[in-house]
Amino acid sequence: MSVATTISHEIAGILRDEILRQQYRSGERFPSERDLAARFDASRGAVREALSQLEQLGLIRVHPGGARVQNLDSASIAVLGPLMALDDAPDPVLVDQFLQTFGVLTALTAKTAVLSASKEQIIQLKSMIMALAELENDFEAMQPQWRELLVMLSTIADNLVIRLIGNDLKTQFVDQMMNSGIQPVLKENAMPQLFSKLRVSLNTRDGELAAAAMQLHFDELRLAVQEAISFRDKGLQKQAV
Amino acid sequence: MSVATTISHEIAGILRDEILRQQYRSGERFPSERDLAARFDASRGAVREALSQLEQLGLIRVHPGGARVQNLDSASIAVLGPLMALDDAPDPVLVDQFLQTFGVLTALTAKTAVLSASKEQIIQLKSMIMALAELENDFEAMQPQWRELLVMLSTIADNLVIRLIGNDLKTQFVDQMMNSGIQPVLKENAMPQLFSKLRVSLNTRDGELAAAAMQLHFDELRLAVQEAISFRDKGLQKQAV
DNA sequence: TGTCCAATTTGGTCAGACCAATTTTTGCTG
DNA sequence: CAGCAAAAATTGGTCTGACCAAATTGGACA
Repeated sequence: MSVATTISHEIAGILRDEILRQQYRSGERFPSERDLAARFDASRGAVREALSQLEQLGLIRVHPGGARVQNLDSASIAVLGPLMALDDAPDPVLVDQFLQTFGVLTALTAKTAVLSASKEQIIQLKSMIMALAELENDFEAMQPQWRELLVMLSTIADNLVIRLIGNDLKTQFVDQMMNSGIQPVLKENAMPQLFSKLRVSLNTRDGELAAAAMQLHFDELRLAVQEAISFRDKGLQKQAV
Repeated sequence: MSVATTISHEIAGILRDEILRQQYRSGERFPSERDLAARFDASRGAVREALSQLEQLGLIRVHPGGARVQNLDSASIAVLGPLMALDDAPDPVLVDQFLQTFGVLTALTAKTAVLSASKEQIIQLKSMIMALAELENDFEAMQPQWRELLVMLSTIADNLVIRLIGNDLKTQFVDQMMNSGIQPVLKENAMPQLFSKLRVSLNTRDGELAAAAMQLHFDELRLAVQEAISFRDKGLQKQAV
């Protein structure tokens, strides 16, 4: 799955997936470094570097005497991507949870941004929204500028915590979604309504309105994505038959 | 700062803090493994393991030819803790951003939990809230049960994404706060009101109400914490004089 | 001055070794 | 046979020194 360039990354990827597939019980002893080195026909150094990565992911805990597998939900966010990528079809539940989470964080970002933007930034945001609105309903075409808008909001909101979370979630998730070929279809007037509300919120400095609009948008996106996934799954079933 | 047990962790901690203190410019070449080995009087293997950790944190990017320092806000959440711990007094802005973020995530958790809890779980939640309410305003005493309630909500909501984020944030942050001796003082009727609203939301299965109540609570907590921090800082200034 | 090639540097990996801490086995004793 | 203490084996942590391939650097040449 992972296009690791180095042996240690490759080993880490394999072991990581094995753990995520629950092939080891939580608390169970993990194979020794020497055993792993033999198994992968690699040096112990390479294995150690791999284990170091797994430890950072919170998947194992390594200490003198042996390493032990940790419970999945005490792991780091960074496992989300690999977790999604385990099967070729992303888990709809996980996708939904992601969008929900990303939604509230983006809503908060929008709120903060609207409340703290400078006059120049307000103007800039407005023009970005205007440009987006002109693209009408060409969902594909507006993606780059849409992202740009989100980045701009994030920059203005200047919330490091959310930004760091966003990094992990995005790198772990968005690319995954893009590659899975899922194409959600939003309601026709969804984007225009969002833009309209955002514009109003900018004019009136209404953070709550911005947050609510963004929240609503993500909720609609969630529905659309779920629909797209089930649609895709049906297609796959047909192919299988 | 970090009580690392192994040399590689120690090295990683030192280098991590140096990077977080902006002692290297973003994009700048990082010292070579051999140089670092010489500097820390350690083997290259130990240094490599340390660099592997820094790479996982998203602080550096290492590839044949040399490692380079990355921009801070393309790092992983896992740097938040170390970032907070750089100075003895936690950065108020960061604390506030954390609470804000944690607030919306907790609100979402509460909402989801209220909507998806089984009848038995509803009863259980109610009794937990009841027990909490009986503690009146003894903020200290209710901490353990309060956490328990949050865990319960998280369990019911069963959102892996939020749970993983929560792990990182909590381990990175909460302990930090606890150790810093900051004691926020909430408004007298804050907790009772929260409990009351939560109870109503459970009775009526009103997810939005639960979310709003939780949100409000965290907003009040934010204010209280900021006040506590500025109060503490004044105290420190006095001590300095 | 600009470009291309060689020397150097750097990361990636390996092998073998030693230590200290932990775990497991062994064997003794009550 | 159960309990326990000592011995043996295992395991992680670290070091040294070496080789390769890729990237960087510096200098020679046009």
